[in-house]
Amino acid sequence: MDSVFLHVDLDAFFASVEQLDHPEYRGKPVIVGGLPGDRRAVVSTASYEARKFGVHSAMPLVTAVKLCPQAVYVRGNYKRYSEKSHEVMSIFSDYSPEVTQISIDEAFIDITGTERLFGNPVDLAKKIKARVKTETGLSVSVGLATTMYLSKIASGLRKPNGLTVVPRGKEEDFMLSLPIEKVWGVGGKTLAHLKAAGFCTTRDIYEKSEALLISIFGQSSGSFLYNAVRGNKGMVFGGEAKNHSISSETTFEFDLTDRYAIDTALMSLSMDVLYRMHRENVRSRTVALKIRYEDFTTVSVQATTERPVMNADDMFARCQALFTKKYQEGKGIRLLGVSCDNVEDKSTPTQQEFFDFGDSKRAKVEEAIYAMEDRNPDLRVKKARLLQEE
DNA sequence: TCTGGGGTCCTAGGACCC
DNA sequence: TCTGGGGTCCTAGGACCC
Repeated sequence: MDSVFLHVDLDAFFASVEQLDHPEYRGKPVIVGGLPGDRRAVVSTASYEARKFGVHSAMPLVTAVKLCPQAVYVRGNYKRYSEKSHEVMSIFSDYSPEVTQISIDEAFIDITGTERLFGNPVDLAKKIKARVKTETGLSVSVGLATTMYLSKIASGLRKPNGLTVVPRGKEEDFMLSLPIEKVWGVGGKTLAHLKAAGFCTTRDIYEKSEALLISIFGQSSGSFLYNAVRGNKGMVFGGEAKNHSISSETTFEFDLTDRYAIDTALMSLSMDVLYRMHRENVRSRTVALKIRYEDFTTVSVQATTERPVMNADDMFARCQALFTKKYQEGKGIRLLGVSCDNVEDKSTPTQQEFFDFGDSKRAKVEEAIYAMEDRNPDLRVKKARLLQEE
């Protein structure tokens, strides 16, 4: 069966939602990510009005304020964004059972073999764009191609509100006409590496053997590049759900050196991760800690134990131990992060003897607290330690 | 212009077992 | 006495994505 995929990308998603919810923002530059004065914030999304001033995602907010002081600045309302995301995604599922969401604002729709039902793919793409607009008020850019990988690249070429088609049989031509920095999976480092090795176009890559590319870029990147410029992507997204990770990190407004403040942050991060693990009904045996120092050097430590993390105290204790092991005394800390890796479903069997009596009792108390918080989101049951910080 | 927060995947080396 | 590989699990760091 000849496959057909759409990749749908919401345009300037967070900023567009703000403009939708606040009519007075429409037509104005809107910047989501922080308020002027937030020292270490970065731009999460800039509306197209703001992009005209050179503002873009990942830019330090301080820079954005200089380029576009008159913009509307908001920190962002992520709950609201995921609501709107759901609205959009549910429209997609009317056209295919095979919808693969890859982030809050984009998804692949496998429309292979739907022609009889919904008309030809281009018409279907237009129909979906129109429905999203009328039903949610948001605009999207769409790529249409024979593979997920190509549809993803295509959707990025005409924005906002675009539709880009890669005709069947033209996959290779499409890739060979593409500037190298548009190749999805090639980032800043690889781009520099490519340039340094004399590769300036996708054709430069195309003309080399896979063996040569592997010798320069390594097994995985070399063979990725070889296949990518041929439009060969057997690249599959959203395969089997594997054991993932849950993490939480914060960059501090000012660097930390005080151990009490550090512990407070570690406890808060621990509780956040544990709460989310509880909500996902998963457990983990691996706890990792990340430290970013004032000079931006970043280090990490992790430890895996036989027994899964039991409760917030356990998690906190593990984080403290990792911190003590890794911390270079005296250095200022700009970021702390905590994560549980390789989380697995709580329903997968485990040796019950791992749960000693005291631990399982404490875990049950925490479950009860979480349940309370779920019923009443405003109720924050926190450790006294954290309350002192308010 | 000093660089967020949430993730995924890859690499290379070491320990350990057969 | 010196010398094998393969497999699995773990760790630290890095690249990339939105």
